[in-house]
Amino acid sequence: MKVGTWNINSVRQRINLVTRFLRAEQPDVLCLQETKVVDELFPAGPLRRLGYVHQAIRGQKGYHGVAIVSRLPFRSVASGDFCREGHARHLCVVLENGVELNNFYVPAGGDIPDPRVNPKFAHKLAFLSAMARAFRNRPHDRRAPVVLVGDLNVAPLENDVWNHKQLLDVVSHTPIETELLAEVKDAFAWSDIARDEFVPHDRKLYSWWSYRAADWRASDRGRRLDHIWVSPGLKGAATHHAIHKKLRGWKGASDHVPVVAEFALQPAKDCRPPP
DNA sequence: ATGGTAGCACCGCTA
Repeated sequence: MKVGTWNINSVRQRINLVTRFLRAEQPDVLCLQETKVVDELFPAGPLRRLGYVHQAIRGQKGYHGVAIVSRLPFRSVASGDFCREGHARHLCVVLENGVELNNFYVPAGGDIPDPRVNPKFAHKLAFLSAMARAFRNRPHDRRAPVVLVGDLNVAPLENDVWNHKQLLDVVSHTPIETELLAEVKDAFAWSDIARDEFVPHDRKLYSWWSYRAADWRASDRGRRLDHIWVSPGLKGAATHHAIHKKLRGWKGASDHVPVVAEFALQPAKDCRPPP
């Protein structure tokens, strides 16, 4: 099973990039964030024609919005109550193969990293706390195959940003955020497959490069904001992981690039007994 | 120290 996650920064503006990516990469499932479109105007057709006929969408006007498009049928679709502002920032599907897939768009948090003066930062911290609480309180079958992906808007490790010291007081890499994200991770014993399974911690790794750089490639001031986590039941199941940096160079690119993982699943474990 | 870009909505907000 191959899963992708991509903050697309308007799915209507970039539908041709999405289809180009799907044609080339052929994931079974793609999770999108920042779709920026109400459900009635979601570009379902071009995705359906590529075989992504199963679509869970949760959009809102102008901002935020998440979607999961899939070649595998869904057993169920739900969205959690993590966002006190009522934004469209989470979707959860259970796939036909029994894998539960959570797609998150964590609030960016504004510019000032102080919850007392910046309500957007306070909201981001509240959202992450709600994630930690939800997964901590969830009864867990440790063998259950659960995946969490999305734009978590936090670059947790030193080499997830271009300059650790310089970014310690920049929203996305402050200690209060990285510690909270670590709590979310501990709450379900998640494995961050990029760092825990594929790429050594001393290597720089980014999934986002600002639009505001004159030359994003030359300055290379990136951050790793987009993540794929797996529950203990899927630890070691990933056979491939990639961050598609090349797509940042496509004409009209999103500021985020897709992150992809491939899993070898044990069919027996994931099969639902016949009704 | 500052300002740089992008999308959507609508003349500012969010990222």
